[in-house]
Amino acid sequence: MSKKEPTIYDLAEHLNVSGSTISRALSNHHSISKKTRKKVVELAKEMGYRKNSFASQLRNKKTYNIGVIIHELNSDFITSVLNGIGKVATEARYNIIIGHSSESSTKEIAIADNLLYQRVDGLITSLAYDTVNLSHYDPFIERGVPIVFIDRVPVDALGVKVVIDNKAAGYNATKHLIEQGCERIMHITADLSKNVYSDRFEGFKKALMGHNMVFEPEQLLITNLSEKAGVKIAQQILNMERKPDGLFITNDLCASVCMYHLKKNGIKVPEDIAIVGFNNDIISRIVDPKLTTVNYEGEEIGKVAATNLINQLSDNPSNSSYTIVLDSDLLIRESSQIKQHDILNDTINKS
Amino acid sequence: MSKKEPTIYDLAEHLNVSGSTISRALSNHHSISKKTRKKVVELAKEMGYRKNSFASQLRNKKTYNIGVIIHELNSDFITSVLNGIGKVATEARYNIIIGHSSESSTKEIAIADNLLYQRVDGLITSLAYDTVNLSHYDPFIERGVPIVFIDRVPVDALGVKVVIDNKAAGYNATKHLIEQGCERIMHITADLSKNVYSDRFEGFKKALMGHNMVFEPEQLLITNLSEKAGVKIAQQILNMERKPDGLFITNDLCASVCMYHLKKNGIKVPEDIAIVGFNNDIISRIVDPKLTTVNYEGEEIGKVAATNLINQLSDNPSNSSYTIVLDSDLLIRESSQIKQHDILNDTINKS
DNA sequence: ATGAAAGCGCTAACAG
DNA sequence: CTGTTAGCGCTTTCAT
Repeated sequence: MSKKEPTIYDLAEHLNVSGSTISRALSNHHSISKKTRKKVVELAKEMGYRKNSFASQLRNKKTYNIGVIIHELNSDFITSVLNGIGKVATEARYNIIIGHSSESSTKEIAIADNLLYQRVDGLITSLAYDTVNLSHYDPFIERGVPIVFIDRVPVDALGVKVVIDNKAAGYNATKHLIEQGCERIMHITADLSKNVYSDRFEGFKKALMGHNMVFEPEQLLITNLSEKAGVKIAQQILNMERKPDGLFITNDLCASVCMYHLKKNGIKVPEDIAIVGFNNDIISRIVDPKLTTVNYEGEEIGKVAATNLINQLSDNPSNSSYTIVLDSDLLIRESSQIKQHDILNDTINKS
Repeated sequence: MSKKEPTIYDLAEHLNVSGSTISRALSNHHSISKKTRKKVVELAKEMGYRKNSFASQLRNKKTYNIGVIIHELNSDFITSVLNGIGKVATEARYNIIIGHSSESSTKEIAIADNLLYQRVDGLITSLAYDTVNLSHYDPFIERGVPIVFIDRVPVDALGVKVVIDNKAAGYNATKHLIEQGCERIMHITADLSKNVYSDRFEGFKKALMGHNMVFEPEQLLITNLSEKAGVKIAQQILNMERKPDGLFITNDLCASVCMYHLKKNGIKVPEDIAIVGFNNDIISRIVDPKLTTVNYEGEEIGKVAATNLINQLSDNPSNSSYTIVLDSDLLIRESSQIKQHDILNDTINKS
């Protein structure tokens, strides 16, 4: 067992050439004859040679590793994002190292620290729910390691950001509810200091204004959008004397749980209360009634982010600061369809 | 930008000592005076020194990286497993590199290849749905890199395996349905060449036999347990002349979708058909009625696997071959409760 | 308690 | 087209 790994010198010895020739042959250097190259590649295969990436990285000061920090793992959206990043990265011969913060700023800092230690060439990150301070990203900037922020991005920091058009999404969701006849819509969302939530709220208000409705503070409810919060929200609504007739909840899981409890207590969805969620998680298609929700292509976000990062890595490390905004769709399903149309599948409203 | 990383020699120069002293001080070597050590540690902090892990790994032939291959990312179970692995690994100063195969054997091979290239010290893996051949793990074995298989494990291969007691889980789920009065239970599951599915099926049959029921081949249905399969299964059942009165579907998502469609077509759950799922994914708690399901602690599996692997790494590379079997619980919920008890929460049946 | 020096495996400038 | 050589940053044996 544990047989020694062959090195370029082992190959060199076998072929009676120098180490550099092997090295060059293996990296397709132009000044190596086809014959030699072929012989080398064949022998390498035969002997099970694998480049020692540590030696290589030590020499090159380049790791071909990209760090990815995400706030959670178990959502379709995140999986898609990772797939998108993975595809682009693999294509460009980069590895990705994934860390998930479980929405904890402390863990996010530990992961960032570790990725710095591992000397990733670049970083793609989405902030944890309670991340306020961004100083754990400073060392990357100091060392010229480019960072691309995705989805949950810092409002103030410099850098490249890839987000969906949350404002448009919020606007469209709300507009849809209004068009279905809702007159008192509640917006249930999370900490407004986060771009994703503040933008959706902006869109919400804009839609109300655009339809000559006034926004009253009681229409806004801030929670952490968890499974538990869904139960609490339902209870709160059940206790209200002036109940809403529409809910725009910015998370499918939370919206689903809330809907479940409203139904259990005799509220009819969508007749009494129409509901719109956010994310197009699988769950939105399985609850009864199916949940109207906002869909956005995680894979696209991942691809755009990775492409951008890798460009910065290879071409010009242009440390300019800009934001890439991607579209999203409103998927209209049963939970908000008060006015009946005949629909076979999801109705899609491009934002 | 891009300031140069300080090395031990930079520190050495500042303190007028040699590189080796710095190295030793930083790794708590016993023959370094407290004073020196303190000075070194302080200076290191001040200068933002970080050990170059590549140089270190090149020297030590040890990466402190553990590879983890899993078949999918977006399930609570997998997230828990990863958390479990992460906790133990971090504790022991190991990093984990996660690759997800998306249930594709081809991708699994590519990931294994890459992890080998990255020279992980050890590997934890769960097989993709269509993985049959295991030769991509041979190079690890040849190089003495220990492997721990978890959950979806090969029946025949050597090595350490961590699984749940699928047979007991299948037995308990089926027994529960029988006790609720079900007389014709269908078992809907996936490829029986996989240990997880064959064991559950074993348990299913054993429960029938134990209650003097005969197993007829029509009671077994093999699908891929996907979202789509759920729809198809429902249709198939609706078309049956002799309908089952109980379903044991070995995946929550699939069971939920199936239940949704049965309900939409007038079947009452659990009165007409009682349903039991598998995994205790969030979805099982949100569908209506809530789904009875089999719960097992992913975190525990992760912890046990990681602990075992790290032991092999540090102590004795005992290449013995054994299987660790963990318990699971049956969480009894509405979807299978025909006989009413008064329950407040989930009823737990320890297996 | 500390230093000198060799070497992990690879790459690239330089020389031919 | 190929070889020689130095060095990436760290660890460790041997010497003091």
